[in-house]
Amino acid sequence: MAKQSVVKMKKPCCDDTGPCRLPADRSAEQMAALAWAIAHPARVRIVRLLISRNTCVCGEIVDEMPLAQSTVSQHLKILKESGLVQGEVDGPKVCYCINPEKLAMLKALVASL
Amino acid sequence: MAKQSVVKMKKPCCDDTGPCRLPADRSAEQMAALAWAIAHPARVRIVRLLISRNTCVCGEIVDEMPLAQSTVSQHLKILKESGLVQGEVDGPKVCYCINPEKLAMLKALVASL
DNA sequence: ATTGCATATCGTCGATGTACGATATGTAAA
DNA sequence: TTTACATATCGTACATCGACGATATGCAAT
Repeated sequence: MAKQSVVKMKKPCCDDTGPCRLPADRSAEQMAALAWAIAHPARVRIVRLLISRNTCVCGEIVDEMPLAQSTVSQHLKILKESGLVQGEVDGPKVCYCINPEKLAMLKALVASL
Repeated sequence: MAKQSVVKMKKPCCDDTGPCRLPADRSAEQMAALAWAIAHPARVRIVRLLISRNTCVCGEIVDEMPLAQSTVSQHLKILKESGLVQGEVDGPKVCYCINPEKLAMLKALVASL
């Protein structure tokens, strides 16, 4: 997905001809953004890993993944940007953990489909 | 997401050194593929539209979206490839509807996180 | 057969994703 | 301060997305 794709609006969202569709669109964007975070097998595995070990891990993730360290770091960045994952420096290492609120939000949004 | 990205496996999945991680990976790919289907606001809106009108719609989708007909068709193609949406020709028109099984699978996979 | 409408596909463009190696940054220990 | 390690960022390359207009396809009515 284009994270900040500029969607050209041929129809205004809030006009005189119909009901305001903005809330639905915001929800759709929110949902799409969270879905996008787990729209890659590597990121699904990372999320599962972080959930299974409530003890936040860091470079162990790299060891679990068949990807280069830099690539894993990129995926972690995407997960952080989505809010699903939080990182906190702990000495020379960085501990990652799940953001339970965002995870709950993702679950709720999908469940409400 | 790269739909058919070839992930170079630096570690074999099923070897003598550890437990087979294939099922988890298949599940991760399945989940990522379904998440990818709704990882765009336009596709979220289409899915919601199809759910709200159990009566399968077709070109009405285009009227509801601020996108060109060809673009909507592309999104529908992606949704069809994911299995979340099914299309069936009805005369000159095409009726789309949700695949309840796939939707349930998506919900279950996300809920099982 | 031809016309007309609905939908899909094609071709193109710019933007982004995903992967890697190489390098920079930052922290703790020596 | 220097060294060593962990992580992030950079630069690059290739593939794909997402958007559009234009065109092709398919079906039904004339």
